[in-house]
Amino acid sequence: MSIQERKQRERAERERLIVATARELAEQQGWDAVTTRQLAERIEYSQPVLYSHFRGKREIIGAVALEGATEMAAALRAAASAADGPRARVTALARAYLDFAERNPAVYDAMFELDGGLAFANEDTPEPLKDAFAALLESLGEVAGDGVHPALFTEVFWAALHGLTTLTRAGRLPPGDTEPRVELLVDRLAMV
Amino acid sequence: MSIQERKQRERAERERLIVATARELAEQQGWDAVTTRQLAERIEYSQPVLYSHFRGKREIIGAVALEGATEMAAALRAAASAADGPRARVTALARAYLDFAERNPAVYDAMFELDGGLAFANEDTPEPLKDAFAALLESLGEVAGDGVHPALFTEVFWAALHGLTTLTRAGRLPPGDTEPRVELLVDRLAMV
DNA sequence: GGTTGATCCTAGCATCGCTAGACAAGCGAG
DNA sequence: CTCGCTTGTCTAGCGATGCTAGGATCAACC
Repeated sequence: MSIQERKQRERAERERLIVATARELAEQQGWDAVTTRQLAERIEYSQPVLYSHFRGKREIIGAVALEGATEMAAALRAAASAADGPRARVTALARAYLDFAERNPAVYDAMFELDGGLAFANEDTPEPLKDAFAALLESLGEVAGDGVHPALFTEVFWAALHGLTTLTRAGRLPPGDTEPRVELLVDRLAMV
Repeated sequence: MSIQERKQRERAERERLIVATARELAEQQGWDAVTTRQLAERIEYSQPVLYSHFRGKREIIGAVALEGATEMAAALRAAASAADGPRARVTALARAYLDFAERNPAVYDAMFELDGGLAFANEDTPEPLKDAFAALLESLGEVAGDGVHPALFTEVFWAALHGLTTLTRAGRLPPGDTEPRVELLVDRLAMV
């Protein structure tokens, strides 16, 4: 048994290496640079090894997305719990979201821009993704206002943050005015 | 001179054909299916002809984006001018935006998701793009509220619409709840 | 100690965006 | 009218992509 266990351990370790390397490479040079050949060379294995762990590049992106979702959920909860009162909590949450996206653009892409083969918004959605949404809901639900469903409110607020993130990063919005945008968003949307 | 003029006319006509075909193919089968080979075959010319009109695939996407921007600006203005009062105007604008994106997903991608090699948010930005933003600004500026810069307000509102569009279409948000989302957005953001 | 099975790599396929160089068609000059 | 030249188009091919088939290698087991 012990030998098989060791092999399984090594296999799991290599899988982590693949995901970590893909993420690192994507953050350094963008997802376009994450080719199977480049990735294989970095982990010092041949290409087919990748396919013994993942069905293809899509699944590797998906794995990075799940890792990112876990981190994002933690970052959002940390920011929210450090703030006092609903209003400050929402502001901190929004800032943390935008900050995460800016600091981890490749991971953000894997989560929300690229096709990682993951299910969203249904019962098959992986736990980390649902949890990230839950992290948003926890702080946003309390400021949804009377008669507004917390989930609906969260969706709209999230969409606004996502829009700001992607438009800014794609150069569609002038950079730098993040703070007043966040203030406007929180001022208007949150029923403090 | 007449011969050269005829040639120029034919050349311009073929360029329109390329853009129209690319757009059609993208709407039918997605941008992934718009390969230079496929596109060349549809216009009944060889691949290199494409490169005598455009520097590459990016520029073709950019051309579709510009065409789309012109149409979107017109659609937004038409919807806005058919509504009575600022509040109704903003609602109509938002619906028109989401509707345009839903009905022309490939064009919307060309404008805001893909790299069409276009400049955004600076002085080099092509006129159609600036005009589409202006169309938003015209209706949104009047409901920005006191002390809020109209451009800033427009950016945030637009980002929200963009977020709703992309998240919904990428399957990140459950489809179908569009109407209540729009109502919430307008209710909260617009200072009627 | 030889057999078997898992593991990994070399080599290759089809397709992608893009381009060089050959070829033909139509123009102006003699 | 004919010849050379420009202009326009096509065939063929390059390097790179995601992915896979099939052979080699190495370690575990009877």
